[in-house]
Amino acid sequence: MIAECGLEGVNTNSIARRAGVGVGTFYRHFEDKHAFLRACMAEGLESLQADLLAAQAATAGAEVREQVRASLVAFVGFAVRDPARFRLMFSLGHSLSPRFRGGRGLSHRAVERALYGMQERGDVDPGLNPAVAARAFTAAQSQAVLWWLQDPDAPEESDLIDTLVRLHPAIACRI
Amino acid sequence: MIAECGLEGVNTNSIARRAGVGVGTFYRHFEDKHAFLRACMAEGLESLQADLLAAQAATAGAEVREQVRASLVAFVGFAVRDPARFRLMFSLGHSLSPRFRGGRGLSHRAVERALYGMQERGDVDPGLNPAVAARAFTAAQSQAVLWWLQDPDAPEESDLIDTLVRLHPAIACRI
Amino acid sequence: MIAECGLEGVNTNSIARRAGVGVGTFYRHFEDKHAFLRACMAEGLESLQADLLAAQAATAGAEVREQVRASLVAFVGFAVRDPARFRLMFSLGHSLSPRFRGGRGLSHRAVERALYGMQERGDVDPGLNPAVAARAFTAAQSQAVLWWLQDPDAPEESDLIDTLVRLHPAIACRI
Amino acid sequence: MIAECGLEGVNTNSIARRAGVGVGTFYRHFEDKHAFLRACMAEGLESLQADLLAAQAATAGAEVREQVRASLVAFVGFAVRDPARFRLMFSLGHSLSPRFRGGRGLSHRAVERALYGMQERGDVDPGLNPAVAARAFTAAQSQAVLWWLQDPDAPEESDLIDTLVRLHPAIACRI
DNA sequence: AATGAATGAGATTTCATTCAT
DNA sequence: TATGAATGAAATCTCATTCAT
Repeated sequence: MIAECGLEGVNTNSIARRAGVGVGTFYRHFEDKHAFLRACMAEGLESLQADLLAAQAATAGAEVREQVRASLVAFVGFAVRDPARFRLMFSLGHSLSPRFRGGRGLSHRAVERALYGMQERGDVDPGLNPAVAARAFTAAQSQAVLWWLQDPDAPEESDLIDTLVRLHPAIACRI
Repeated sequence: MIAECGLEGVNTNSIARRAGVGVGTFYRHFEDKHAFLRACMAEGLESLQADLLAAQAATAGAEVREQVRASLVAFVGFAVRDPARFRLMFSLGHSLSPRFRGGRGLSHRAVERALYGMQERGDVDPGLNPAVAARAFTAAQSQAVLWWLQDPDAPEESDLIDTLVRLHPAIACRI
Repeated sequence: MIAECGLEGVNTNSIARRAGVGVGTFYRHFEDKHAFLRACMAEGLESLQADLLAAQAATAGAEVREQVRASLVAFVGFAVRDPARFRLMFSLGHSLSPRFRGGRGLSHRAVERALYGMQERGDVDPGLNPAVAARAFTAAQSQAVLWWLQDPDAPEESDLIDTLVRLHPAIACRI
Repeated sequence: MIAECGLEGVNTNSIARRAGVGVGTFYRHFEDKHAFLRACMAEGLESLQADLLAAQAATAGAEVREQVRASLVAFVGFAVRDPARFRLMFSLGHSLSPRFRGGRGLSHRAVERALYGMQERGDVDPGLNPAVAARAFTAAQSQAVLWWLQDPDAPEESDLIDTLVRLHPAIACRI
C-alpha cells in the first residue's frame, strides 16, 4: 500500500482514495499522516540505498568517474521509477516537521567519507570542506533531478547524468 | 511590513501578528496568502539580485574565481542578513504552488548564460550541459547555505564559501 | 464472556479484545453495542437481585435494621466482587440511551414498596414521599459505593455500611 | 455564550449551532470540547455555590431544619432554572474524563464539615461517618432531582424537598 | 462459527478569508 | 483605514459495524 502512494493532494482522504482503500483503513496501517509519510520516505530511502550500494558494488575496483556515474545512474533511475516518492523524499519532505530530513540525509555521509579518504590520499583538492561539499553535491543532484523530472523541455537523461558526474566534487575537484 | 516577516508558523494569522498588524490589515495589503508570499519573495529576490549585480560590477574585469567568490559572498551575506526570508525563498517556497519557483529561478539564467559564454570561448568543459549545471549549482549553493544557517556545528563562513567557489562549474570544470 | 467485561475504554473493539474474542465474534453474540451493555447490565442486575433476595430471605423475621444491613452487605459485596460491572450499572449506564436506567431501577421499587408498608403501619415518617425517598436512597447507596471503590483513602467497609444503614429512610425516618 | 448551551447532542457542531455561532467561533472561545464543558460546569458550580451561600446566609441563626430546607430550595431552584447545565454537572459530567468531578464535589465538603461540628456538639449520631454521609446525601439529592426533572409523573416540588430534608443526615440522624 | 481487516459516517479541529465596527 | 471576531469549508481522526475468509 505504501508502494502505490501517489501524493499530489497530500491529505489523508486522497492518500486513502488513491491507494484504493477507505479512510479508516489508512488509520489501521499508520498512526497518523506523519507516520505514513515517514514510512513512505523510509521505504524509499531503503530502496534507494540498496540501489546505490548495488551500483557501488558493481563498480568496486573501477575508476572514480565510473563509480560516480554508476551512482548517478542508480539515483536517476530511482527517480524515474517512482517520481512521486522521489518528490516526497526530496521536496515535500522539507516542509514536514524539520525532524524529517527526507532523503537528504541519505548520501551526505557516504560522499563526505569518500571525500575525506580522497583528500588523505591527496587525490582531491585539500581546500574542499568535505561536509559542505557533500551536502552541496547531494542537493545539486536531487534538485537537478527534480527539475529534470517535471520540466517538459529538460535535456536528455544522459546529458543530465554526464553533467552531474562532472560536477561531483570527487571529479570536479580532483587534482 | 513584508520586511519583518518571520515565518515559522506560516499561516496568515501568525504572519499578521508577527508583523504587528491585524489580520484584516493583512488582507488590505495582499490579495491572499499566496500573493503575500509572492510579494515577500519578490522583494527578497530584488534585493538579492541587487547585491549580486553589485558584486559582479565590483569584480568586472577580475578573474573568474574572484567573480564567483564575490557572488557567493553576496549570497551568503544576504542569507545571514535575513535568514527568515532566505528560508522562504529557498526552502518553503518549494512547497507553495509550483508556479512560484522562489529564489531558485534567480541565478539559473545568469549562471547558464555565463557558462554558455565560457564554453564558446573554450574555457569550460564542453561536456557540461549549462542548463543542468546552472540549476545544480544554484541548488547546491542555496541548500548548503540553508544547512549552514541552521546547523549549530556547521563550519566557518569562509570554509563554506571557499568550498562552494571550488564547486562552481565555472571553476570546477574549467579547462 | 459477558462476565469478564472490564470497561474502561468502552468501545466495541476493546470490549471484544478484553473478552478475548474477535470483533466479529462480538457481533455474533450481540445485536450491537447497546445490546451488549444492556445484556451486561441485565446479567448483573439479575445477580444482584438474587443476592438481595437471599439477604432478605435470610433476615425475614428480623428487625428492620438487620434487614437493611443485610441488603447493604449484599450490595457492597456485589460491588467488591465485580467492580467493573458495578461501575457500568451505576455510573456509565447513565450516559447510555436514557431508556437504560442501569442498576438504578433495581431497588427503587422494593424500597418504595417497603416504605409504603411501613408508612401504613405507622412505622415511618408519613411526611416522606416513598418514591422520592426510595430513589434518593438508591442513589446515595450506589454513588457512595462507587466513590468508596475508587477512592484510595475511603474508610473501612464497615464504616461505609454502618453509615448507609443509618441513612436508610426506614431507619433514619423511623418514628 | 456558555450561558445558553443546551447540550443534548453534546458534539462541537451542535454546541456551536445551538449557541447560534459557527464551528470556528466555538474554537475561538474554548481550547477544545473538554475545555468548554469544564468551563460550562465551572460556571454552573460557581452560580450554584453562590445560591447555596445566599441560602445559608439567609438562615444563619435559624434551626438546622430551616437551614437544610433553604439549601434544598436553592439547589432545586438552580436545577429548575437551568436543567441542561444541571444535567451536565450531575450526570453527563460523570462520563467525561474522571478528573472532572462535575458538580458532585461541590457540597461534600460543606456537609461533611457541618456533620463533624454537629457530632462534636453531640447533636448527631456519632456512628455516622461524615465523609460517607456527606457523599451519600449529595448523591441522593442530585440524583433525586435529576429523576424529578425528567420523569413526567414525578411528585410536586414541595414533596421532593420535604422528603430530601427529612433524609438529610443532619435531620435524619439527629439525636 | 470465528475472525479481524476494511469501511465510512460522523466527530473534532484548523485556518484562510470576510465583514461589521 | 485598521481591526479582530466570526465563519465554514476542508482536513484529521475515531469507532461501531460489516463481510470475505
